[in-house]
Formats: sequence, structure tokens, C-alpha cells
Amino acid sequence: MNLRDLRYLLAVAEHEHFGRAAQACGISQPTLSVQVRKLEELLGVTLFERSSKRVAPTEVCSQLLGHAQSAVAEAEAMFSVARNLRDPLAGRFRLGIIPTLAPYLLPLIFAPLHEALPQLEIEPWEDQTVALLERLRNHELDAALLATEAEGTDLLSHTLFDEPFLAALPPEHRLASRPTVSETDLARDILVLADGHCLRDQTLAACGQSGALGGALRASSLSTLLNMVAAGYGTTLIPGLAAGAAEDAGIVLRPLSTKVGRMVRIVWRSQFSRKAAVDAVRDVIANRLRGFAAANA
Amino acid sequence: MNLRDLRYLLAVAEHEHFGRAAQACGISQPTLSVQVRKLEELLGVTLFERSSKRVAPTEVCSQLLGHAQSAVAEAEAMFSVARNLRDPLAGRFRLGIIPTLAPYLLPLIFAPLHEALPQLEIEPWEDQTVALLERLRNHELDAALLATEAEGTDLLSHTLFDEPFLAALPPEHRLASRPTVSETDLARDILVLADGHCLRDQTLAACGQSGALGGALRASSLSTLLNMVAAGYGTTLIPGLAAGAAEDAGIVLRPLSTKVGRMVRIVWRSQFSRKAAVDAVRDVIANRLRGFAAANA
DNA sequence: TTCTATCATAGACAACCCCTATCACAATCG
DNA sequence: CGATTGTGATAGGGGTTGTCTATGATAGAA
Repeated sequence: MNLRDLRYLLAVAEHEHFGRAAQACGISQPTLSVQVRKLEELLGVTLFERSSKRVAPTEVCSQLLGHAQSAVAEAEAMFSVARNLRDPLAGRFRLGIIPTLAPYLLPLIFAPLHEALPQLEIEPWEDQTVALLERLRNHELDAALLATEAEGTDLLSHTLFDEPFLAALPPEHRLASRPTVSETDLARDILVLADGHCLRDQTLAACGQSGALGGALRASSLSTLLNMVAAGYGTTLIPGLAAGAAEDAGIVLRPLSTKVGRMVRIVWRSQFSRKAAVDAVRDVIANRLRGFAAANA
Repeated sequence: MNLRDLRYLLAVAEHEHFGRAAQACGISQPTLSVQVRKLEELLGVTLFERSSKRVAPTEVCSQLLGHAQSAVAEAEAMFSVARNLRDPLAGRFRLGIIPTLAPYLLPLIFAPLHEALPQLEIEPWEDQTVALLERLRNHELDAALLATEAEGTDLLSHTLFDEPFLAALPPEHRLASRPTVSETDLARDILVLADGHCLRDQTLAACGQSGALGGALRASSLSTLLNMVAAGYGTTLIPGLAAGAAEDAGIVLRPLSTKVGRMVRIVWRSQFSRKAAVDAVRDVIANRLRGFAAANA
């Protein structure tokens, strides 16, 4: 059964006249006659009582008209919905963000994103890198903001900005008096995040596998880590965007003697159909963060 | 857009796999790929994100699936409804009946009709012959029970039974003592129904254009007419089926010397699609009334 | 690398839709 | 009463569309 046939049925029922119904459908009267006849055979019922005087819908027909109308309406609704959603810059956009980035980056980019892409409903999802990549591959995210290289041929990525690390020290720390700090100096009493945070691995990679790693003091969040440093438990490396929060916590920040940091990237599936949305989001974020790395270098 | 395409869409969305979806649809995988691609072009949106690993519905697609499902469901509902209504002996059956017949015939045939045709919902409509014929031609009735010949090539009719007329007399009437009465005797003080009743015309035809026709005493219903006769205003002819009601009113009934009466017919449009229902109703009524004319002759 | 699984593409064939021309029938008009 | 008009049905040709099998392209697994 073709939706076209249902339109024909509705037209004949409305006009009660094959000629005029055919005209309304933009086809010839014989075609309409044939198609309606076929529909009758398909359904196994007589839809119209024909005479040279008038064409009248049968009882069965009038009971079918409602369904036919609904079917046609639903199909038309599909076109309408598709037309409204054709713009890739519209609709829901699920964006994963790692926990060491989300609280500091989101406040910066929410307003610009909404201004530049008013139709795009950004839906942030905070989780660790591995979980974000899994959700991305599961199509539960449209893109993700990570601080690691994206692996695999099924994913693509683009650099957004360079985020330098800073040495975070308790005010009374012995290193707090120096203008810059080296990673090896920090390694003595460095604190790190819990397993799974990419920042933990990056901190360890920068400062070596030593420090206060044996204890139970593995912060579950960057916020906790900052509190621990402020309380004098040790030192750590923090990403540049967290500088404000760290200073608010009463932590002394010092640039590192070697300009180490991390690259924040946006990652998406290579087959993702709304690449335009990814590009637009990427541009807005990159623009907002332009000059950030330089200012903090 | 073809409903078939929507089914394909739903299948691919369900299986997330072109091969299995094609199998479920009973077509080859290339065909399915082509058709889905065409649907995507038609709608102007990407419906699935394809990779050799998996096929995932896009955001747009998931918003379209509901509509597609509804459209398909409505179409299926049409088949279901048609299948249920394919039986011409089921559903509403609007039956017109003339007023001089309805109150006396309906009680006799309702139960047999319901027993023989339980699926048929008989919907009686009482009106005069002309109005019934108009409603019949307007498709507002499926059939009608009349006591006149059906005119025109657009209508067909079939005789149901012969209904003899009886002379109806006040008990104290001068003719009440006779075993049979002739129409000409009745003509002296005959009463008739109001305009439009076929029984009026038939009475006048049988008894001549004389009698108490000039006055205001034209009964608007047979029931009123019976009351008038019982009250001694005059005589009349009544159809055989009304005999019981007449006797209840205290009227004396006498057979007519010439066996005059009327033929009750069922009439329907020649193009009517449910002739089987007409035939069934006809048979039930004719069976119920079998021997009625003979018993009253 | 080789094999396997997946979806996309190509070309041929059949079915289907649509058209114009015509028929059949009934109603209307002169 | 015959001609005309209006209606839906039928016939045959042509173009489009759906479907198939065979094959290609690509990515992942052995």
C-alpha cells in the first residue's frame, strides 16, 4: 500500500467525484480510477458506490478514512520534522567533558556557545576520558572535550587550545618563594588525583613516579585536591583554567620552569553526520580561549 | 514516500544492521541500502550513521521513528478494519420504514433479525415514502420497506409479503353486522390519513374519491386514525398487520369482499455494495411473514 | 597478510504508475 | 425521440521505480 493511494482515497472521499479528485491530485481520472480500484482489491472491500450521478463513500470507507488521514498526516509530519532538523546546528548536542576541565571551562564557553548557536542545545556530560570515549563510540555522545590524543580510526579530533600546567603550593611551602618551580622539585611531596583521571597520569609523567603516592590521599576531584594542597598536605600540578579556583582556595601558583601542559581537544566519530555542529562548537570554544595559553605562559 | 520505505526505515532502526533488516523485510541488502538512501535524500537528512562496525540512527532519525511507526500502524489498522468489515452482514444497516408499517412490523422482525444476523446493527428510520426514497438516494439509508412500486433505474426492489386491507368499523356501525364489507360501502364515511401517507392514496384508490374528505379530520398517524374510527367518526381501511392494534382499540374488523391490499417491498440502490445484507434482511422478514397474507385472507 | 563481515554500487529485468484515447452508460436538452 | 453532455471504466504504450545478482570498498580479526 502506497501513501499516494491513501491520498487518492482521501481526495475521492472529499470530492465525491473522480474527475475533480484526480485534478486535485494532479493525475488523470483514469489513473485515479485504477488506483482506487486496486486499493479496493487490496483491502478486499468496496470503498465507493459509483454511479454516473455521484460517488459515495461506503460505510467501510468512512471507517477507514480516519486511519488513512492519520497515516498521511504522520508521513507529512516526517517531512516537517526533517525540514526543521535539517540544520545540523540545531537540536540536542551531547558534549562530554573530563572532570578536570568541566568546572573551569564550562562557565567560560556556555554563554558564547548559546549566543553563536542559539538552536543548538548543548548537553554537557562529565566523566573520565575512558568513559567518555566509550559513550562517544556508543553514540551516547556527539563529541567530547579531552586532554589526551584520540586513538583509533573511528574517531577524529581537533586541537582547541593549549592549557599549561602550574605548580600549586601551600603558601608556607619551601618552594613558594621561588619565581618558577621545576617538576623535579615538586616530585618530593606531590599529590595526585584518583585513578582514571588523565591529569593524574600527566602529572606523574611530568614529575616522575615518586612522591606521596603510597598513602590514601588520592583526591577524587580536582576541587578536593586543591583543598588538600591548601591544607599543606603537599603540592601538585593544576591545569591553567583552574588557576582562579586555586587562588581562591589560598594556594600559591608558580609557573613551571619547563613549559609543560596539556592539549585540550574536541573528539568526534569520523562518521558523525553533524560535523558542521562539531566545527561550529570547536570554533566558538577556540575563539573564546584564544590567547589563553599565551597569557598564562 | 512509500509506506514500504517507512517499514524499511523501522527495520534498519530496529536491527541496526542492513543485512538482518533486509532479511526481516524479505528483500536483499543492496535493495534496502538503496531504498534507505533514497529516503534520506527525500527527507534531506542523514538517517543512519554507517560504519562497518555498526549502524546507528541519528538524532534526526530517532525523532522521525515515532512518526514512521504511527504511519505504518495506521495503515495496518486499515487492513485490520477492512478485514473486520469485509463481511457485508456486519455493521450498521440503516433501514427506512413507512409509518403505517413500522409500529406493527418492527416488533415482529426485530428478534428474528438479531438472531439470524447478530453482527448486523439494524437502525430503523421511520418516515413517509417520498422522504425515505430521498434518503435512500442520498445514501442516508441502506434500504427501505415501502408499500409502493419503486421507480427509477437507480433503485431495485423485491417483494416481501402481501398485506391485505381490512375494513375498520366502529362497533355500532351499520356495516358491523355483515361478515364482509365492500369498498364502495365504506366510501360513504371513510376517514383517511394526512397527505404523504401512501396508505391514504391506496385507501382513496380502493374506495373512490368520496367520503368525509373535506373536513379537518385527517389523521396524522394510523394510531390516531384508529382512535377516530373507534370513536365513531367514520370507517377506514387498515393494513393487515395493524389488526391487533385495531382490535385493542375496540374496532370491528371485517374482510373486504374484494381481496385488496398492498405489497410490502424492500428497496435498495442498484449500486449498493452490500446487496448480501439486503438479501439476508429480506429473507428473514419474508420468512417471518410467511403465511401471514394467507391467514388473513 | 589473508580472511571475514559489512555496506555501497552497477547493470539488467520486471512491475508499476501514469498518460491518452476510447468505451459504456445514464441523464439532459432541443 | 435522437443528440449531446457528463460520468466512471477500460485498453495499450511509455517511462519510472523497485528489485535482483554480482561485485566493489573498507575495516576489523585471525
